[in-house]
Amino acid sequence: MPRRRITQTDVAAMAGVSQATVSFVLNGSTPAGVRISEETRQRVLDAIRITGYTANPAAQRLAGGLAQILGVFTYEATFPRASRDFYGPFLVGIEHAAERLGVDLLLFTSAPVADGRRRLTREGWQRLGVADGCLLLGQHEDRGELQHLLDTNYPFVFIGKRGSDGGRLPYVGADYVGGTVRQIDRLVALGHRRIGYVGMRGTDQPTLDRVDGYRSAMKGHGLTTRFVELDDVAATATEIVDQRFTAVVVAPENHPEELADELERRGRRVPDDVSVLLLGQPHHPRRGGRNWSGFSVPREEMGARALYLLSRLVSDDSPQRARETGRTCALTDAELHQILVCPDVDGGTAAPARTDDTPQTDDRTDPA
Amino acid sequence: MPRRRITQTDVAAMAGVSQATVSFVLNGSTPAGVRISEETRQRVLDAIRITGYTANPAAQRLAGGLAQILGVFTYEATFPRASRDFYGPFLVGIEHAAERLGVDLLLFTSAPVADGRRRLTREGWQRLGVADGCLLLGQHEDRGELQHLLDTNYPFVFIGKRGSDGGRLPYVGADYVGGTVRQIDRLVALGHRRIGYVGMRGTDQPTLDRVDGYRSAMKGHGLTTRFVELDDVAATATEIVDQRFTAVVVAPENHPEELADELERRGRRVPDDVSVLLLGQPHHPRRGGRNWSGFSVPREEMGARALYLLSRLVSDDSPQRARETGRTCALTDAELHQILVCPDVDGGTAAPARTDDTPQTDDRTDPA
DNA sequence: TCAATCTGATGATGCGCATTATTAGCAACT
DNA sequence: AGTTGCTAATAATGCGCATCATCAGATTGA
Repeated sequence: MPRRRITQTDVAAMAGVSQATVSFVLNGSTPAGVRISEETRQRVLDAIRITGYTANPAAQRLAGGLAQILGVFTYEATFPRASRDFYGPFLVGIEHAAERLGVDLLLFTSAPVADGRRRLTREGWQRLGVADGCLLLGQHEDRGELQHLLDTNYPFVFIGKRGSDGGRLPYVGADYVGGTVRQIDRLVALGHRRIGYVGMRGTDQPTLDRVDGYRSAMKGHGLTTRFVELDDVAATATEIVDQRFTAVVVAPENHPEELADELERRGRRVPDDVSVLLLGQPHHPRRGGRNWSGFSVPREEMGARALYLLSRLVSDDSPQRARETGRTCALTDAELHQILVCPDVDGGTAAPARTDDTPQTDDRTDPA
Repeated sequence: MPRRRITQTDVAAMAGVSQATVSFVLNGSTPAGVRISEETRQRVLDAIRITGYTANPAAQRLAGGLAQILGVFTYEATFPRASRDFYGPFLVGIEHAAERLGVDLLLFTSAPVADGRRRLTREGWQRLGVADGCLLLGQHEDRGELQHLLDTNYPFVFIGKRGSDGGRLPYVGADYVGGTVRQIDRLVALGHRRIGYVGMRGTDQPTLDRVDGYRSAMKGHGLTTRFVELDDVAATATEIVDQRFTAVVVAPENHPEELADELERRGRRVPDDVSVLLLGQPHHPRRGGRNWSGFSVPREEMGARALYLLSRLVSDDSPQRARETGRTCALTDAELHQILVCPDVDGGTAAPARTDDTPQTDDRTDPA
């Protein structure tokens, strides 16, 4: 094995050609009237095989090419552990996809963290350049940053639905609306009528979508929507008891585990007296915790799909592709904006409504 | 915000100096008789602040500088999930350290995976170059690869103790020996005498160290070492019962959960009849699994410490440092080879030995 | 006054690659 | 013979940065 890196020049020397020729062979050539004979091509390929040459990503990138490196930027600080549990599965999916694509992953851990959120500042932005494109993960706020992303034409994909910017932002999201709708349907099918929603605070897309789904599903069944929104888990439990809910749907960030404990402490067994469906995975899985019913967010798949999409964006944006196809972006809207199904989870926290307290006069809204 | 990347040349123009001057200011200057006046320095720094300039890592790297990127190479394929659960915590620690150091992390997911192991081939090796240094994680075999690492003088740190190569390999490991010794001590203090060891197969360092610890601790207490090494968990359980062990220590890869189940199926309660201590964390944590006693491997801390060490190695190897200090490596042996304590875990699988079957004539070895 | 020394910089070069512009060689036609 | 047209390549350039060698001007010494 050689001490020094093997460069295209080394390969060229061995094959008896120029460095440029090696580069052309590697990139499938034909940029501008350049032709390489099949014989020369083979000689170069042989030399590459013998020397074990691999391109220096830094040089490739500097020269305006692709380095086969994709970036991952997480808006949320990955610490403390809470976010870690939540973001971990995305990373798993991303890694898996990266393996299959044969690319390396660059984690932008250097970006400054302020108030527990990582900022994509001008400075941080400059560092993205090493990667061919970048995945954006987590909630974020700054509109200016977004605009900059779009302006610079740097390839990127969001993980999580982005409603804003009229479809200009590529993303891979989860169908929180549909998932929530199905949970209500299931509860109704089990005979529930007084179904409450716990935790509607928050302006993030998942929360909005869950509320959306709850509202439209309840309306579809002609039922009254009832929200419980209290700071305290104990107070929430009391409210649930007082309102005589037979079932509630809960977003995972609202401490479902503690909520169920509080309910049982008040003599309401889960699910015998109250069904509790979880709209997503628990954020703080706990040892010996409940086996929740509800739906799950396909986080691994989201991560993987996002990376595949990014990879396609990158190749489409590359000069070579642009030259060959003549168009900048060959991706359809459906490819750029993917919404993945959130599969139902059958745990042990859903049960048929107890017949003795099912129908209530005030449960049906006026059909008009 | 500017469309194009801001370069040192831009900054130089704004400050009314040359690009080289900017570079010198950024790197603390004084490479070879170069002097920058304080006034000029300030002007450059102002320009940097105003423009929000950040170095292009690719260019830095290509020019032989540091890119503030550290690599992570995992020998084991991160999939399937089993290894994921095991390696996750290391990554958490590494990420944490990266945040604090202000560096980005490059995950070498592109390296080819053969037989479930990732190979650091000549080609893969070339790609390491983008990073200033690299962390090596997991079991590996190829001596040639190791030699190459040492030859090229590329900064790297192993996670996990490396006995070979006479102290030339920097690593951050865990004190499996000491941890195991303490477990035996604890069991002896609880009155146990017939203490078995489950799972001594394997030539990896942790296994060797555990066996080492078990052997020396048992000898220290004048007790007979007894190994159980069977393919089948059920057979192992039978053997434990037959041998009338009052306690066993188990390496986590030996399915302790299933083993305990099998023991109870044979009427031996854990820990009342048999204490089971785990020499590390369970590899496949299971919902509602046992709360194990034993010791834990400080994986997060190992990851973090390893990255800090790597960071120091990198700065020490940089041309600038070499120039300033005159020596290539300023790190002591203790810094290059760290062994971290594995703290005891008090779970629910250890109990005092039942007095009715404690002393056995054949349990004490001949003191001579 | 002219060389010697010191201060404070700048110009030039190369890292390894992609890409554009250019050219050498040869056959075909006028 | 001279021009055109084509193939198969090469030379040259620049990406953004670190670094080495060089240099202009000011100060000092004799």
